[in-house]
Amino acid sequence: MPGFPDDMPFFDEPAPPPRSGSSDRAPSGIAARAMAARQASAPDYLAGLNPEQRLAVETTEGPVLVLAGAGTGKTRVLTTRIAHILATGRAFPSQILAVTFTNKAAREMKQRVGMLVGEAVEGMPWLGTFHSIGVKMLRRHAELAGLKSGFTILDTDDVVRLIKQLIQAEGLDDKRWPARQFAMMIDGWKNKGLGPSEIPEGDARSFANGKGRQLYQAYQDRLKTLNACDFGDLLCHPIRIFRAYPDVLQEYHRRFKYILVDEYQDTNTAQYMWLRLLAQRPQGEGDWRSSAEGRKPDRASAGQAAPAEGQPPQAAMRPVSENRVNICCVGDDDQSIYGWRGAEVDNILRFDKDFPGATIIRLERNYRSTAHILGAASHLIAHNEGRLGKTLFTEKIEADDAKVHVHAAWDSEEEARAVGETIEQAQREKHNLNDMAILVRASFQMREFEDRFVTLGLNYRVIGGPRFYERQEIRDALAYFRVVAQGADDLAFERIVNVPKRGLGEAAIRQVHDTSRALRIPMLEAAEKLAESDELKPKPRAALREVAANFARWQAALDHTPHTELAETILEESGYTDMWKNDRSAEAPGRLENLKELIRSMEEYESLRSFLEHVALVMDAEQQENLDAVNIMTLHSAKGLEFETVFLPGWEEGLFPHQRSLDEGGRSGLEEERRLAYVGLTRAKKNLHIWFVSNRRIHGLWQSTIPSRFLDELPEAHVEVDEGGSSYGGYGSSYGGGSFASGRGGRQNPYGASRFDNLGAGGSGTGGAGGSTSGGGAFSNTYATPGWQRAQQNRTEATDRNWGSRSGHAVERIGYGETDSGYGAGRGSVKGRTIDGELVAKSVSATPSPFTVGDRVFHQKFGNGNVVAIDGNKLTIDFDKAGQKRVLDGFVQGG
DNA sequence: ACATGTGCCGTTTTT
DNA sequence: CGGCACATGT
Repeated sequence: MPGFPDDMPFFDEPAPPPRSGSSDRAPSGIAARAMAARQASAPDYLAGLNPEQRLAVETTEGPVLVLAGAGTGKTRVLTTRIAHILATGRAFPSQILAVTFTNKAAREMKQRVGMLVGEAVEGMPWLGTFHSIGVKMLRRHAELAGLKSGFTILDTDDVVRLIKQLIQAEGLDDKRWPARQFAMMIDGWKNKGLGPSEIPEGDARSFANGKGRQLYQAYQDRLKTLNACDFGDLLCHPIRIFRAYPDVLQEYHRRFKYILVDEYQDTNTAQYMWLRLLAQRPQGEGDWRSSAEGRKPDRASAGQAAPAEGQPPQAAMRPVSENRVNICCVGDDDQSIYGWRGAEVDNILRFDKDFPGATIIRLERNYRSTAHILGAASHLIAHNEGRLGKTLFTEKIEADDAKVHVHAAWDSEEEARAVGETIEQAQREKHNLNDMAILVRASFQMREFEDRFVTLGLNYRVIGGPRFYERQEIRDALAYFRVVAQGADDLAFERIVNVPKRGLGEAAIRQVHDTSRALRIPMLEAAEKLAESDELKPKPRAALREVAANFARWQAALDHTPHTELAETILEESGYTDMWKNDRSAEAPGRLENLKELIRSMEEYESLRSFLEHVALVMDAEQQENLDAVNIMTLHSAKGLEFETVFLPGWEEGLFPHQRSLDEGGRSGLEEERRLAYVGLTRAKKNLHIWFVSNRRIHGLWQSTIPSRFLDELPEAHVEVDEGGSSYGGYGSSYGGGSFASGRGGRQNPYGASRFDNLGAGGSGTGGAGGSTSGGGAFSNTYATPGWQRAQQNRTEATDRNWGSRSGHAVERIGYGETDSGYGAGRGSVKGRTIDGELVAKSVSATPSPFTVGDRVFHQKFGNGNVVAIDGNKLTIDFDKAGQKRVLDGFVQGG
């Protein structure tokens, strides 16, 4: 391997020269000096760190796991640690490998290290995301993976289109075997680092009549001929190269003296393997792998919150031993929320086994939230098993800190209304909207808030919406650029060959395709050839000739034309901009604007190629921060953020925890949901408002819902249940008086105790509704009792029916088996219609609804009305006050 | 080529 | 129910 171009450090601190030759570590003299210096007078970057943080920064040698709870200064530790390594001359910037998951995190880290150390970080070439570092490596050794260095990185859309072609080429039915699904399977395999020959037989057989493996192989072959790779390959190729070419791996071993990993709990198996390979020291395996067992995290399986007992005084600096790997992973097992996309919490749970003798440091001192919020979060997360155990605490406890508020609302509309009011109230008290966030479980929940805020005229911003690069016009433009940069990029070529319309229909494109396959040349070349031959009709032939000529010209200009200029030329000459200029639709001007923005953003890059790389890897678009607006986002995208006031709506069984997580993930699925709840709670600095509603529209039908079990897992001492209800108008009051206070209409939780069961959902304000029996009075510790346990079990079953998974058939909600608690109070009780898969699907048509057209009925949400139509168990009812709605018969009672 | 029709699906998302 | 992807018809 040629030497690395950026090998020469350009770090001009008073650092010692690099250790010559073999040693990978700093001479112990430096460490000693650093220690001495620390005792005398610590460098100012260490000032202000608490003892645990400082330990995490100064334990530079050997494997270290920093368990950093939410808001405990994780990023600070990471950046200070880098600064410390640099400042004490342990390594040059180019000798530190620092990996993050997101570009945002990488950017922030770069910036903060820069602030600590000065400009010298410019020279940290190996600080970046797993993927960006992966590409960097792969570009260097592309030929070892059968690629050329200029390879294209395909995005998900390209991948799906490609797979679809392959499925069709196999003569398979692409409806029966959806490309998207296979793309997901491949992604899953790559997350585990599995190549076509390594996937489990079962997986291989389960797709495409047992052709899964073959298809996967065909896909990889196709990528190779396209000189392209997908995201998974950015790690899988390097892994394979490291294994097959030890000399290459060794280069990296020599290079990286320190490895740092952010958000370790989110690593997947491939990332883990990649790290392991880089962290392994072949000659020194013996030392760190078999050394006497280090301290083990004995507080694992903390069923009960572990008290914040003082940390065992860990040695500030371990003796430097020859072959220990200086890898430092930072993460929080309690915030692992990406299991569904391949993250293995187990990686972090196993750390001390993978790296025996690892130092484990817990950061539990929280600087973000009030004691009430932390108390609630800690208590909730303590319900998880299999955690390393960690309890956040804070030292600043104010007497007037607010407890965590739990509110009930009648339905999601009222929920949005009430949250809106709380926000407006806060705004009147001079709080910034920027400091408030609504964190939802699923994005469909956002709409209701948006609608409400639009009518209120309240500014809001949605974080994590559709992205810039995903827009049609951007992707089209990029496709042009890709073909220019890499003529073999057939996917890009196909995308734009007839955009704008050039009269190249299906037939013509097929022809190009076939030629390309037959001659084994890229489609662009095939097009060129076809344009010369007379196999095509004159019209498409001329069109192809022009396209080919255009690309030839642009490609020729690539090296001697400024890339922004070239980009503009391409879009002009291809007729792409004209296409939108002539478009009369409402979006057209915006699209043109986006294209301008695209060109503008290219200026920051050296070349078209480096720009394309950036686009492939970086998806975030800048948000306008200057506007004061309420933030709306999913819980997932809230990780890592903090807000003064946080609203957590939708805490209902089925939505949160999400039914699908429960169905597919079982116990671990539930635990991940709980961690998600924990993430949500710990985003709040001062005020936290949790909401649940009694009625939510699911797939177009109103369903009654049950408070989330997570509510019951909050500690009474830190929670205040809002009994006031909000001002809710509508029909609520008209019937609030009675019916369901006694548990009618499905409001009652038939399997027992939840202290929220009778909390007046919106109606409590009006006296009887929801039962003033309820609220605070019913607030008791129900968890941990046998009854509660039982309830949990029943609850799962019942909510299954509530949210019904599609595989089972229709969304159902027909009584609760034996425990029929008064749904069908009036006529035709639905009792006993215990449903079960197949049977119900039939029963929908076979079993007529207990109601008939014209019946007078009562519904919890809409009040009284007349049945006007019946479709199986779905009733269309003309309500007196609410108009016409469709509801399930289980929700109404005969009037 | 564009328009309307049909069927399916419905959590979370980065790179 | 509503949005999207695909399919068929003019």
